[in-house]
Amino acid sequence: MANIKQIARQAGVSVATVSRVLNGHPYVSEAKRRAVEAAVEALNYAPNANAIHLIKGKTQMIGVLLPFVNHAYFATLVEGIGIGALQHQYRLLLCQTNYEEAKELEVLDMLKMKQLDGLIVCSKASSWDKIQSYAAYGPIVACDDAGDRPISSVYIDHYRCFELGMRYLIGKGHRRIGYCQSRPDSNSGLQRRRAYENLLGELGEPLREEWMLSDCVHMEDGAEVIDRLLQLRERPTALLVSGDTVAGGVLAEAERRGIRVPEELAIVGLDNQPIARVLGITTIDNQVGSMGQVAVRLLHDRISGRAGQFERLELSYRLLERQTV
Amino acid sequence: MANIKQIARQAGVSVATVSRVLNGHPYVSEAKRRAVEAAVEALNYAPNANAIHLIKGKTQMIGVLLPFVNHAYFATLVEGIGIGALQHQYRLLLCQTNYEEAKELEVLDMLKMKQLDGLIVCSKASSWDKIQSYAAYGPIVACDDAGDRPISSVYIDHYRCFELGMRYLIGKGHRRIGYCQSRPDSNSGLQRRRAYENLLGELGEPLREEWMLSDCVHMEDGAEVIDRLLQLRERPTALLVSGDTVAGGVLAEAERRGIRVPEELAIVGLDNQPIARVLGITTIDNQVGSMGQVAVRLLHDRISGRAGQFERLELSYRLLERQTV
DNA sequence: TTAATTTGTGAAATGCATTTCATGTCAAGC
DNA sequence: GCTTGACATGAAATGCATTTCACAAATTAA
Repeated sequence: MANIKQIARQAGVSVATVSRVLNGHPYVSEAKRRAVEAAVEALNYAPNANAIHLIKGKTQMIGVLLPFVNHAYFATLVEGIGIGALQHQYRLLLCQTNYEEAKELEVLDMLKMKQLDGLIVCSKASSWDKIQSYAAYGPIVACDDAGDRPISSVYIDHYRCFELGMRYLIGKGHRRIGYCQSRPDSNSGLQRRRAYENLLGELGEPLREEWMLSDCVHMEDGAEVIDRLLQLRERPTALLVSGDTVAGGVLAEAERRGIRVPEELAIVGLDNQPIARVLGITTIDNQVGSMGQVAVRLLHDRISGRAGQFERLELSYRLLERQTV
Repeated sequence: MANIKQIARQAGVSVATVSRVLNGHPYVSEAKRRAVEAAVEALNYAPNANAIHLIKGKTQMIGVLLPFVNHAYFATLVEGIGIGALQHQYRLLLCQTNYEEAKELEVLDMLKMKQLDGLIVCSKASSWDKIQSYAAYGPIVACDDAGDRPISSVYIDHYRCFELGMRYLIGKGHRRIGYCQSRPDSNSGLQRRRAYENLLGELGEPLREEWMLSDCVHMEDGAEVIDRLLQLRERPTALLVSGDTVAGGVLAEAERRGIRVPEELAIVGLDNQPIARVLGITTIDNQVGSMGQVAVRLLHDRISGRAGQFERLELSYRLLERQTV
């Protein structure tokens, strides 16, 4: 409730001296320092964060733009961002957009309004051009390849990840392969489709739209995948599933319906989530957690003006053989 | 980059008039309104959020204090809080404390420093007394029974939830029952233990410390539970597992080890998470999501001064019979 | 037509801490 | 003894938008 002026009066010094004591600046006599500390104690003073933010032009807050947090991939990403934020002394403003552009815009505006020192875009619906136009107001880092833009990015090569999974399945003798993922029109969705198409082309297998499943986000969606497959005349012998949670749903439902895994249906998951380990799902580890941590580092480099070029960091990945192939 | 003063000059009006236009106040002539709008457009103006926060003494931000977000229970809670925040126009500042008191304190200090309009405590390590001492600086709502304190709360009666699960198992003929949960010394942990002890007392069964498992947080911990049980001479025939994710780990590992569920080991989970539906785990639904939403409502009531007494809302719960008992 | 409102506008105060600038003291260096 | 630099301290400017207050002009009511 008290402000710095009252502390100054109580301690018998100027506000400048109080500020010096508060911020540990040199050139304050021991006597005055103690007087200020006593006044702070006596009046139960705490500085007003908003005043500090205003004058400093910094808030030590970074925005985290993502569709939802109740999802293994994003929760892991946020965990990583949290670790990075801790290291670099930032607070996280969580913005769940549900892929609505209007909400994404609101967050971008917070950057313009100087409420955020920077922004991490985990996944988005808006166009890159739109987002890029806000890069002038503050640094933006994307957890996805932002290409040749004034935006740093840490990302996973979705094409190669999918390629790796496909080649592994092909190596195991599969030719009738399907896949499922969340949004077919996202950057990752398009890349995966491209990888899928190219690999099938190599195999000389036809492209079957009905084996390319979309909107698989949660575990239940994985269960539904089995439903969908069971309605087909021809079924794939293997499935590449983006997200181990979904893969877990596929696996559980397959077993419930008496489809043996991997004999009748092989499954390769993605993201190496805990559920994959427990259920023995073969998956591709792509370091989602450290992606978040790195994102904060890149952002911090820009915020503190220490960065030169916009960086583009690609993360490595590897396939973990388990029991579903 | 521009500020309100420059807009005023450009539009040929006073800053007061600019402010009126910006905030949609009445009593501004159409001509000046248009002039201001044109200037805003021309200079690409956006108000400085920090200046607004300073003068208004409000930030439209609420803190969410929780140990980690990469966890089904908390992620669901945050989802609910997100919905509530949207309804009442708040932003969420996410504070992952990992149950470290120092970090919890930092968040509480943000309330004192007026960076937050209010705080939702999802789960904590600090004492209620400590937290309560910050209630003077801004409203606090707990997602746990805060008892007779100046803190509103929405909570689940952990005692009765556990009692319900136990009675269900007992009704199915089980007498040798164990349980697992995360933190034994938390409020929920103590209540559960009390319920467990009382019910065993009713049954006339001895209390076996080795059947009361702690630190079960993630899916892998559930798998480890089976390990731990297999090392015992005497094993329970049923397990009450706090958190369906953990229950899923228990179930998966049990099946992997050839322990038939429910014949050899019955499982009742908690929280009704998606995994419970997919894996057919009998569980107790306790509306975690709406708890978050309600928490924001209670907080908003206090922030806007519309609240009288501190509320204590208890949520209902119900057992969902599935295939693990 | 006069009194009472309603409408329109700007100057100035306000919220609060940081930082620059100016000034002053004291001791070390030449 | 005088110049320098280190140490100490406060007044005032700064960052930016909101809101109150005072006043003028235009209506409406009486």
